[in-house]
Amino acid sequence: MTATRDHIVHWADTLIRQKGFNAFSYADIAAVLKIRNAAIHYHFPTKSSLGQAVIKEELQRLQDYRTSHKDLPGDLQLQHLVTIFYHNSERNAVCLMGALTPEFTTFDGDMQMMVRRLCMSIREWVAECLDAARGAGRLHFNGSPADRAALVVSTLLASLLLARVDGPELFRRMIDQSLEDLGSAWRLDHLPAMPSAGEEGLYSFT
Amino acid sequence: MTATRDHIVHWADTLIRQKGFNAFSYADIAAVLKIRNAAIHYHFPTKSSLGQAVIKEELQRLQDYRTSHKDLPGDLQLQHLVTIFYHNSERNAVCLMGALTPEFTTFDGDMQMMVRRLCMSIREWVAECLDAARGAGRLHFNGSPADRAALVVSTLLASLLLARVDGPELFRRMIDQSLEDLGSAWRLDHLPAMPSAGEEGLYSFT
DNA sequence: GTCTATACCTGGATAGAC
DNA sequence: GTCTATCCAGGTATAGAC
Repeated sequence: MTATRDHIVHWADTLIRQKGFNAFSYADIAAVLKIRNAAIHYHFPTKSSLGQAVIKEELQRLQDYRTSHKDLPGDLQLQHLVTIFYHNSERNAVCLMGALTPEFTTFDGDMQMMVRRLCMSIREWVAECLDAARGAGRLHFNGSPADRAALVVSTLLASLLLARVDGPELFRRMIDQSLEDLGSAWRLDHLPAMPSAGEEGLYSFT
Repeated sequence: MTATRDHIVHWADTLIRQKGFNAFSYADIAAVLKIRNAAIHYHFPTKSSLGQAVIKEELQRLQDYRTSHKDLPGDLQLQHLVTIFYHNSERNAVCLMGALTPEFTTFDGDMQMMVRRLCMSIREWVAECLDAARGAGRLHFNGSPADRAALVVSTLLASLLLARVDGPELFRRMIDQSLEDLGSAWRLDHLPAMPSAGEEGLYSFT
């Protein structure tokens, strides 16, 4: 069944965010899913192929969201992104960019390419949102949308890393300050507490 | 001789920034220094103890700089920090915070403590610099120095990670935009090209 | 598709000679 | 302090039965 494949990718994603790509093993996934590591190799011959599948799914989720919300104001799309990161911070998980870029030099060419695509796609999306939001007078910032997008992504990425060491409260403070900087009235504080665990698809791009 | 010990720490630092903590091995260091891994174990019984030594040196360099430049205006101290990061970006190296926080959950208690101290110390220093610089009218920003410091550190940290994937030019653009946001007249563009390789102590915290 | 079994390698770490 | 030699655990990956 293809369900197994999906479960493998899901847990690989989770473990990458928890421990990093090099630190997680087939045995970790096998233990959770109660299968043997040979079963994982059936679906993903190499660890690199598994890593690529994880990123591919993330890209797909991002793409799906963009196409289904293309008419939503840019700042509201960004709220969705921020919310996803917020939920990651509550689970002490980091984003795929934050997990994978430090180990970038240890990856093979195919994997590096996917990491690159992931970073580019997220920055591109954020840039478009920022551009539209500024054009509509809903957000305010200096400089090009592309550079500002890189800074916004930076803040999200690094907030998760620093919050992992300092606690989730730091994440809220940093993000709310960033939102103020952008002239947004919306704040993380308005968000409800974390939804009950087990929700799938919520903790997406990353 | 204690020189060997220093060399080991130096290369461990370099390798951590290149590949991450879990990905580098005693064999990597042994190969570079042309010694056996048993010699490394003599100086550092466990890998964790080596990692802690790397962080300890970084903290020491930071401390040394702060005490010897305590009368320098905050924004000029921050320029030094930015310059260090800039040189890291030129070598495709990331900072210790960026390298270690993603793998944080895989470390033992002692190592986690050191990572925490490192992140705290840097943020604290930056906060003091920002506070002083704003008080002197040399920099401008909203919010508390502590929150702003976290954002500044975030930008530096994540710029290195994203630049690794996108090229060093991205680092310059992001940092210069950040400097503009802070009301600084100084820009990275003013910096000379990277100094000849082999300089020690330059690529310090972090 | 999943299993058992296993090959093969690399990693961290230790013992004991020099 | 550094070496040789070695242990042992764990990791990725494969072969072949079911």
